[in-house]
Amino acid sequence: MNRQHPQPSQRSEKTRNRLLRSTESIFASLGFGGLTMREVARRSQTNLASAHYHFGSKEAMVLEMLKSRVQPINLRRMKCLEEARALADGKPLTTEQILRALILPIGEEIAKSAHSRQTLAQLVARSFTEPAHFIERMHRKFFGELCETFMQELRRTHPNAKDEDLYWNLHLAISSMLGALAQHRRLKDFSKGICDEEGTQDMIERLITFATHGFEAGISQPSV
Amino acid sequence: MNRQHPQPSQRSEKTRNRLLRSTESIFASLGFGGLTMREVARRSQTNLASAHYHFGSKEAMVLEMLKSRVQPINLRRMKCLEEARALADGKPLTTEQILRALILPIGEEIAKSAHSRQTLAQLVARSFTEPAHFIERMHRKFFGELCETFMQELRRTHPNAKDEDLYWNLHLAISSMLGALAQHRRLKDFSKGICDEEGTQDMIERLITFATHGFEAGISQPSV
DNA sequence: GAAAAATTCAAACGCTCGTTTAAATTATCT
DNA sequence: AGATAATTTAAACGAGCGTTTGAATTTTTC
Repeated sequence: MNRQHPQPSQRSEKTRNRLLRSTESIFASLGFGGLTMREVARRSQTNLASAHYHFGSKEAMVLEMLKSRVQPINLRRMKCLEEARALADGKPLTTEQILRALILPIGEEIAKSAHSRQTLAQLVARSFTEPAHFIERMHRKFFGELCETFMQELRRTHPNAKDEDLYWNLHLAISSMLGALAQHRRLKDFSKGICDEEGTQDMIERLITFATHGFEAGISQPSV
Repeated sequence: MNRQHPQPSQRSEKTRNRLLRSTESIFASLGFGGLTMREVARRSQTNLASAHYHFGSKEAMVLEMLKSRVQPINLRRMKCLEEARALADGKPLTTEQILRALILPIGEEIAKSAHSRQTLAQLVARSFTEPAHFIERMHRKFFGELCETFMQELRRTHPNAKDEDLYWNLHLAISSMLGALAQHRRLKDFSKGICDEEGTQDMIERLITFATHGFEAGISQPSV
C-alpha cells in the first residue's frame, strides 16, 4: 500500500505538499473525523485517488502532516536547550530557561506565518485530544525522547527535588501550554476582545511566567 | 422535530437516561464524529429510532448529555465561591480560594464514581476541543456567566491589578486545568507509572498549587 | 524520440452514517 | 375495559465516506 516512489518528480512533490497543507488546515479545524479525502483533494486542486497514491490512506496522510509540523518544532526545542546549556558553562539552567526552551519554539512557529497562525495552535491542541489511537502512538514516538531530555535537565536544576514532583509539574506545565494554545481562539468569547490576534506573542511570555512559577511552587525542595 | 413529550412514562425516562449515559462514554472516548447513533442505541439496549424519538437529532442528544454533566459542576462552583465568601466576612478571598472553587468541584466529580473516573476528565476536555460549533455555542451559554462571576471575585482580591492581567491569567489557569484533565490519561506513557489512577486527588491539589502561583506571578501589582 | 516509469484522472464499489416512515407495542386515562 | 396517547420496533432511504481500479497523461530514462 504505502510504497515508496523511487524517483519523485518535481510536479508530484508539489501536489504532495499541497495535499499536506490542505490536510493540515482541515484537520485543525474539523478534526480527524471531519476531514475527508475528497475535501483535501478538492482544496489541493487534484484528484481523490491522487491523495491515496501519495500516502496510501487517510491515516497515513494525517500522520505525515503531523510529522512535518511536529518534528521541526521538537528539533528547535532540543537546540534551544543545548544553546542555553552552552551559555550556562556547566551550571544548571534556571527553571524558566528550561520551560522557555519548551514553549518558545512553538510560540515562534505560531507567530511566524500569518496563514498558519490560527491553524497551528489548533493543530497541536487537537492532535493531543483526538481519540484516534494512531495519534497516540505518534506522540509516544515523537515526544517520549523529548520529555526525557527535559526531565534530565530539570533534575540538574532541582537536584533535591523528588522525581515524582518533577514529573507532575512538567506535566502541568505542558498541559497549560497545550491548554492555552487550544483555548486561544475561544478566549475572545469571554474576554470581550481584550485578547486579540496580535496578542499571541504576549501570551507566550505570560505562559512562560505562569508555567515557571507554577512549576517551582510545586517542587517540595527548590534548589537555589 | 425536537418536540416535548407531555407525559413521559417511567419507562421512557429510563431509556432516556441509558441513552445519555451511552452517549457520554462514547463521546468521551471517540468524539462527536466517532459517536454513531447506532452504537449509542445498541449500548442502551434500545432501537436506533428511539434515540431520535427522545432527542430529535444526534446533535441535540449530545448537547443534552453535556448539559446534564456540566450544569451540576458549575452550580457547585458557584456554591463553593459563595461559601468561601460567607466565611470571609466581607474580606476579599485569596487567589487560592477562588481557584479552588473553580477546580475542586470538577475534581470531586471525577474522583466520585469509579465508572466515570476515566470518562469525565476526557469528556470535559474533549468538549473544549471538539470542532463542532454548536458546542462552542453551549460553552458561551454555560461558561460565560460563570467566568464573569469569577472575574469579579478576582477583581476584589486584586484591586490594583489590570483587568487584562486578570483575564489572561484566569485564562491560563482554566487552560491548565483543562489541559491537565485532558492529558491525565496519557501521562502514564511518559511517567513510567508514577502517576496512576489513584493519583487523581493528588493531581487536583497539585493543580491548584500550580495555578495559584502561576496566576499570582502574572499579576503586575499583586495585592495581599 | 521511443520505451518505461511515475503520476493524474474519472468512475465505481461496498459500507456506514443520520434520518425518516409506518406499523407494533406499551402505558395512561376515563 | 376500551380509547387514546406515548413509546418501541423493524425496515428503508439517500448521501457521503475511504478505498480501488484501470485507463489517460505526464515525466524520466536510455
